[in-house]
Amino acid sequence: MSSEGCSGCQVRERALCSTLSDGELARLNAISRQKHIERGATLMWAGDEGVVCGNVIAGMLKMTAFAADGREQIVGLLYPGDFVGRPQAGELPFSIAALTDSHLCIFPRAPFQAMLDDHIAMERMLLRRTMTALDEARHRMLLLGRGTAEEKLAGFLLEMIERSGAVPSGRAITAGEATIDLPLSRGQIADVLGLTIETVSRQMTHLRTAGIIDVPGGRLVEVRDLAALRARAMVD
Amino acid sequence: MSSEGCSGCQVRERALCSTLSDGELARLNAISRQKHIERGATLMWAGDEGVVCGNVIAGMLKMTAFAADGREQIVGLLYPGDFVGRPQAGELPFSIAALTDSHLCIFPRAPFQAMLDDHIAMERMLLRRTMTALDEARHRMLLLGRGTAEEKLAGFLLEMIERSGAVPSGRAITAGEATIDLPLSRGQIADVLGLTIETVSRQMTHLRTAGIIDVPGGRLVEVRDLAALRARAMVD
DNA sequence: CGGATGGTTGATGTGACTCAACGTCGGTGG
DNA sequence: CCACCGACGTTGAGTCACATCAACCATCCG
Repeated sequence: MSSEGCSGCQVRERALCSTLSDGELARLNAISRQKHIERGATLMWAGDEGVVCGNVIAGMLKMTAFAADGREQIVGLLYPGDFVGRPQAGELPFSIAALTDSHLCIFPRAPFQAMLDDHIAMERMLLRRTMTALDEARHRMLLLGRGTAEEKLAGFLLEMIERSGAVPSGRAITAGEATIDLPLSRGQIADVLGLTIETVSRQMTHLRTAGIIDVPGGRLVEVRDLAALRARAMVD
Repeated sequence: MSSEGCSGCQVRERALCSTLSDGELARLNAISRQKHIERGATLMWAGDEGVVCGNVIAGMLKMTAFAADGREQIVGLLYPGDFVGRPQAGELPFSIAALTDSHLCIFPRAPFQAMLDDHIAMERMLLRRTMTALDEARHRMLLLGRGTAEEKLAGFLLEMIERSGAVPSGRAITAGEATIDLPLSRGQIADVLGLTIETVSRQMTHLRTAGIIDVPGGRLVEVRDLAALRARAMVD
């Protein structure tokens, strides 16, 4: 696996490692390990000591917070190129599980931490990304705290569209060009949005009967009127 | 103001600057400016170019996200020692306003950014703090998305108690030792918790009639049963 | 075929919102 | 000094959006 080296890595240009030269990359490669994780499997449990961190190479994962009684809230989604875990010591605040079969490049925390210390550019990139993630989390707080069910779902679908790359951000489309295959079940969407399965389902049919989307199969969603979808999302 | 130097600064030990030696501090001091901001006044508006950043020395501030129709959500609270702003370029995602008369030590972004580059320890502290803030934001997503009104208010009061230092975190108290003076109006509490003014008020009297808190005056809250308050908050 | 999983839909319940009235406090001006 | 005002908080009645409970359907797979 890791004997293949990093040069052919799918996220070579996007992940934190993009700040490293080929030579430096060799050092990181020496401590890295490829990890495959099946859809539905959990990579880390909240409360565990987080002994590894790494990069998402392929697939999609969720970060989940739990209440004592089992209620759960998905607090973040991870895409290829994203960094996972905390370089510093301490127990993990959230569980991380795979939504689709995923592929990661992981490092033991201590040597990676040392690596970060020696490579300021990489640390700086991590800082910048963490700040971006913080802004996104706060933006989602507005949606969770003040949004209606329709706004939540519309906003979620828009995020999925942009992340899937089906529609260049900001572009307008006319007919149903954009089709996305959601990697989340209705229940998981509900956990992202702070809703119930039934409400997500109802809002989905609501958007469908309004002609804004089409739902050819369970997790397939075809956007027929992007502008209308944007109008129903929360803007700020 | 800044001629007094940093040695007597109230947050000398807590703010980012604690990573700097007295000598290095002089350089920072040279570009810093003290700023007083009155309760209710806005320091930065969402959408503005964020040309400064700084440290909170005294007082308390809020970060607010707005929807197009005026709905608002407070996405973060700032306490003495906290860092404000983005060192990098870009427009501000959220507005920042003072909840109490506040005192800040601000720097133009560019020279501060340069300072950060030269002082890895400071940048590292900023990274660590940003990660902590991200964890807190995500934790609050659980509360916003899945919490009941009572859980939200109980959690908020507990945060206020801990931040006010009235009760050492984790300690148990018996009688009404802890009294806090909330710097937020009911409406602002509602904006933190994603509720309405009326619901906050009702939950407040609900906790009062249950004997858990006492509300001697508008913003004064006396905790009479901390354990019961914790039991009504969301735990994970 | 039968069971499991995931999704939709309907009937009903309820927690929080909305609308509205009223109380309290602190300031301001006659 | 009191009348008035505005900001803030409380409380009540009614409503509504979303949750809950429950039935049903489609797909997949052993």
